[in-house]
Amino acid sequence: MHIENLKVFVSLAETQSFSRTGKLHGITQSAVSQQLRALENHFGVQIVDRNQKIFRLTREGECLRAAAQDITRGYDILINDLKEMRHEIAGTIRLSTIYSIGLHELPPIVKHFLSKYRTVDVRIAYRRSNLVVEDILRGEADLGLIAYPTKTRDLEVIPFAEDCLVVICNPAHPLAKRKRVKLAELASQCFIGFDHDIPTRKATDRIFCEYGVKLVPSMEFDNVETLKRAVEVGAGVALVPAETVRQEVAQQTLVELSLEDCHIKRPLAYIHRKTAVLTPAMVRLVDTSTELGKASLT
Amino acid sequence: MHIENLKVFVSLAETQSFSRTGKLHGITQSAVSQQLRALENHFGVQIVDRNQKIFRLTREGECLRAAAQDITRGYDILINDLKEMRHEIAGTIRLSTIYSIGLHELPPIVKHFLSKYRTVDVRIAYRRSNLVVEDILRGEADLGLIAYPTKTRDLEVIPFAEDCLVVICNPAHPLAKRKRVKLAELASQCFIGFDHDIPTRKATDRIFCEYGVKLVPSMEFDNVETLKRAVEVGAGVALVPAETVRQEVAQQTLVELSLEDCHIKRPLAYIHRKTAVLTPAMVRLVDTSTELGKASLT
DNA sequence: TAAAAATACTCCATAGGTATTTTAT
DNA sequence: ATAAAATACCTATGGAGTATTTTTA
Repeated sequence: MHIENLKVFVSLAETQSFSRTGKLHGITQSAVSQQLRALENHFGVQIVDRNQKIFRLTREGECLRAAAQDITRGYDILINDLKEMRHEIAGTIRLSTIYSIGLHELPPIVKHFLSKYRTVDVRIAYRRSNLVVEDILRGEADLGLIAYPTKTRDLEVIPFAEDCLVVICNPAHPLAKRKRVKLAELASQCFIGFDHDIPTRKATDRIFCEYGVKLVPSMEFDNVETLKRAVEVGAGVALVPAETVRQEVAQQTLVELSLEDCHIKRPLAYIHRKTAVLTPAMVRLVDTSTELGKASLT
Repeated sequence: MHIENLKVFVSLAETQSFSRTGKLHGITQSAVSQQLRALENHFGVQIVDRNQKIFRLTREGECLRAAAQDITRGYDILINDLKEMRHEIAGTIRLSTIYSIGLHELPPIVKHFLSKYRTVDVRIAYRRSNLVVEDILRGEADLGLIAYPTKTRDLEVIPFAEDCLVVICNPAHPLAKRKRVKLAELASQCFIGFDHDIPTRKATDRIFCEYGVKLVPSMEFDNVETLKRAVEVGAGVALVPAETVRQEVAQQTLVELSLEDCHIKRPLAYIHRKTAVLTPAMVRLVDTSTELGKASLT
């Protein structure tokens, strides 16, 4: 019995799709089908219930899945332990991140990380928050980076930094002369925000509600880059993570104001599948991020 | 990675011998050597320390061994669980037993067991107690049957019955008229016993010592069958498990007397390696034995 | 009817055997 | 000198791909 076969079977049980499983393991759908058949007559039991229209494991299949999960997990841990023993921090890390972290917090982290561990290949995909989570759950990325993480049954969350939300406006804007502004004052401004399904939007909405401020964006964007452009051309004011406008503020294309009456924190975190075993390289990347994150907080 | 490879490696680490390992797994020494080499360059680490004259695992090898043991154990359990689910009580049981149990207690148990589970192949080896233990430790037998079992680090003990030691003599012997006899009375008789290294001998010596009876056998045998023959030809009296002389007593070729002042019990037990996973068939055999053992005690 | 899974068939990689050499006791 | 392990070499098996058919939604 090949341990790889068990891994493939675990994926199959998870994805419930032969072709998806094949892709995940770099083999064809045919191979997956043949492997399942091989498993079935190796153990002499029906594993997948083919009477039902839907994909469904038999009782034996479920038993096999549980054992296979333990075995493959043990094997992954073994491989990583041996890598660790060889002091080998190497391999590929598939990282999926939301735009804002990926474009602002992440670059210095990755730069520092790669200067230390030159043998690691970091591949970064930039996507919306929900897609990051999906990448992780589907096993298409090893680590995800999102804001306002929520723990779920099979998602592990590792917070690593926080940034502040600040108000930004065009240098020509009436508020631009000020340094601080009260939350309520924003109500009288033309406000630009994130789309409803962006976690930062949900978080700010909650804050507005708490402070009794009625604030509905007149424009909505799904990422901070386009949102900033809108503010730059004078379309209104916005509430964004300070880190994301550092450059523009320095170049004076945007003006940053802090909130007088409340400090809105935006927690950032790595996420990964609970069942996943992090390679030594991944552990180091997370460690590096946490260290840099703490340093920036001081 | 083949799970079989890991099993072979675990054996190799245990036996520290390529050829022995090969035999245990039905492959050649060459194959074992090739497998080890394959493991080494698959994981990219040295596993066996070849600098030393003696066989010795490296640190990485030890790590691998531990993980491999977990994995193969999980796999064995899985296989048995699936067998259990198929209600399949089958396979081969390699049983190693001491002469007395094998020739007396065991036959009715095996008969009953086989009538219930016709698909099981029970292979019985009859040997001296220490060799039974060796068979088990070496993995050359699945279950062992011995008297006066002692727990050790890697030996699991499952008591399943007890029998009484009784005095036997030739029908023409002076004691033959009696029904009971005191332990001390034996001192004046010509006593026939087991070899020093037979557990039953050790146990009886201890009892004699406790009762302050000085009793040194004038003849010694390493198994009960030959010992009985000696008693039959009138060479003296002996202390043997009741079960082993049932037939001779019924045929009146031997006379059985019980001890008046003490009841010497002889505990019988199955033994198996702690690390071994018992197949459903083995579990049933042990269960059958325990049930019959209890029934005979009443 | 379109997508997913199963099957047929072929090829190639590799695991293991035999025979032999090397090593260690 | 002998036994154990490593190596060389060869063969057979089985795993995976391509192409195709069958199934299901």
